[in-house]
Amino acid sequence: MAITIRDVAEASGVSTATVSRALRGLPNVDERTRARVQRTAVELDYVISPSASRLASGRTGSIAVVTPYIARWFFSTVLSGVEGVLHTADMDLLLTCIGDHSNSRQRSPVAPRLRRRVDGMLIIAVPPADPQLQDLIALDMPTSMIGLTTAGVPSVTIDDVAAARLATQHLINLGHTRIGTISGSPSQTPFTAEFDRESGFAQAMSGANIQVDPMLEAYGHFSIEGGEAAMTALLTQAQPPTAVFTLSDEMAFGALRALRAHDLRPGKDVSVIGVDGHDMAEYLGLTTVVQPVVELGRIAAESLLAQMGEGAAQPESTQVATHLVVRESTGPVAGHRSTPSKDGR
Amino acid sequence: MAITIRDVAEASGVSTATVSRALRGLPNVDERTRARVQRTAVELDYVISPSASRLASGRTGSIAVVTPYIARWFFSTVLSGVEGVLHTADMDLLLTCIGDHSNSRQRSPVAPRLRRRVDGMLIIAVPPADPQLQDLIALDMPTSMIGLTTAGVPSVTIDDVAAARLATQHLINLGHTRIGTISGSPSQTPFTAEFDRESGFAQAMSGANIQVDPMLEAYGHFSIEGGEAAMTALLTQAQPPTAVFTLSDEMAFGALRALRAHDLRPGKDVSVIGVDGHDMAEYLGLTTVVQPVVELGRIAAESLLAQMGEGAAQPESTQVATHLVVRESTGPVAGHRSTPSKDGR
DNA sequence: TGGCGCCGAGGAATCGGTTCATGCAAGGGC
DNA sequence: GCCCTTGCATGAACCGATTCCTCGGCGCCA
Repeated sequence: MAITIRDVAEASGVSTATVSRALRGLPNVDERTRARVQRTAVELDYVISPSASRLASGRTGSIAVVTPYIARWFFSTVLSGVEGVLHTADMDLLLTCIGDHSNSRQRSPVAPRLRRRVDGMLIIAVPPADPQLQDLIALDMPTSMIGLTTAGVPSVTIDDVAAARLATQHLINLGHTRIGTISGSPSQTPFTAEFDRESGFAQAMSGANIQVDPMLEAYGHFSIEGGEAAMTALLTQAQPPTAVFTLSDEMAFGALRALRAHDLRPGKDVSVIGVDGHDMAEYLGLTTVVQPVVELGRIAAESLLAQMGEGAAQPESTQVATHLVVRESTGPVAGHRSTPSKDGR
Repeated sequence: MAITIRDVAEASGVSTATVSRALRGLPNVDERTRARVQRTAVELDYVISPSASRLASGRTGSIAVVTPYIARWFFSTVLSGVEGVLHTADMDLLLTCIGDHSNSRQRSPVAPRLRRRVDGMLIIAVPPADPQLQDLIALDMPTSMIGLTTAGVPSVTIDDVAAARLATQHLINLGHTRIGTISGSPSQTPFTAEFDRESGFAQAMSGANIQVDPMLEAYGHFSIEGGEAAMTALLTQAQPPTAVFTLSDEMAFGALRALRAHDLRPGKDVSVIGVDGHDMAEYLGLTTVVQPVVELGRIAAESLLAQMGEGAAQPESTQVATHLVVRESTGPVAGHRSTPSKDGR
């Protein structure tokens, strides 16, 4: 039915071996022969059969992307960066959602599905404690991780500690001392970023000799509604914070909403700062520490391809720089004369 | 190196043919034999080679998802619905971004990449005029489209005309007569939805005997910034609108921002209504006509699988219901006594 | 001039399943 | 008691590439 390599071989009067080499640009083919083969291939509208090629060569030409969420901003944005690189490299991108805790029971585990099916994996910000993660790593194939670090596996991340420090320091520079936090969750399996951002906050606070008030810790589960609830909780404290460091922009959005509901002005009555650089942050006037998310995906994909290439380049982990973007949601504490600080842009 | 079907066959004392049938649940295998084979397969940790299986059977067990954007809300949300179904059906999901106009030149065309590589396609809201669309359809494989209709190809959409009518009627019921629109773009290749939503608007207006003022048409290119600019343009009219129908929620977000910048209160001074049911709409208090986006993806994926199944069920197009969600961004026109209307929920 | 190496090309084994035609044995109808 | 069906299982021919090994011929160097 479909045109095979044999048809091309016959039509151009060479062997299938030569056709194979000619079309893939391998050496040991006379350039005139190559041209002739290429021409007949086009004439016959020949398309190589990936299945056959994969079986024979042992390479699948595809990469799995494993992610806990697809529709969330961070994940889909990373994914678009990844896709760009893989598309250019002519690699197939197999998308698999590992499922979060709410539905992972019903979902079949992903690791077995990936065996013998892909040449490499990109893992996006799976919580380190996720039991499936070990199974994935046990597959022992070229892997690169994004927003997640594991010993022995190359990864691309931001310096979450530094990012949190940067955010916190910004609040401190504005004169705030009663600084609250909205973190993910005390119980659920956290992302790597969660640990690190918390410790960055602690570092900045102790660096400025400010006592952390445990009453000002709230949990927003990395969702908008969670952030809103957390901020509401903080506001009903006896001594509410004058500023809040939110571990993600999405939670910060919720926090801003809670402020509005309490008729408080962001950046005037209460400052809110996030981390991520979510698309909507600009729109909502949220001060945040921006991480280059598309870039994260791009770099990880490129590193993975390099890792799979000939030289078998030593897998390396990369940390990408973040930067503070100041908008209206943060401002000096009441009565504070803003000192010229170097954190603005 | 890896365990093959032959190893399993020997270990369980049957032929490879039997192993193949036993493991795939085909008939003509004694249940005791099947059990034994399954057991040895597990013991040997046997994993079928997809490449070999595909080559021999001619089926790839994978579906391509073709989309113009990955990181945009609508597209990633549809994608998550699709992924759920394909995961359950044990199908590989090949993600390919067709690229929008800004980068499609540099991108290699997707149609050739898909030949002989997938069993079916899901196409998400590619503009009907996109030249690549014809090439995809020409591949002539089982296909299902989302948010896009083409003669002869089954699709899953909302009734965009009705949705727009619903939105517009809501504004009319509130007493508005000077109603503006923020549409996509007059020149660029539009999405199917764009046509239909425009005509739904026109229908509702003429149904209420309201003249459409061409001065109140603005274009927001389906982006937040575009929506903001468009609303700003509308507000600087000699006679600005009292309500604006925005063809997408994202443009509506921009519109709301423009209102804030002009110190106008959404729902009081100017009403804004969108279409989509974007995650952030609730958060921003945007009245909108909600479409079940995850569901769209799910249904399309299921329809595609059905189409590929044995019975070769006649491909059918589906229209999914939408519903109006009223929030703060719309309100009665100044001086209008709200009549009890049936559009609220 | 003989030998060596390189280039271009072909033959054929191989990758690891699927599936069709075939075969054998047991059970059922007459 | 015989024939035919039915159920279970096998052998072997594919599927369509890749790649290793072999080989002829030519140029170059000694």
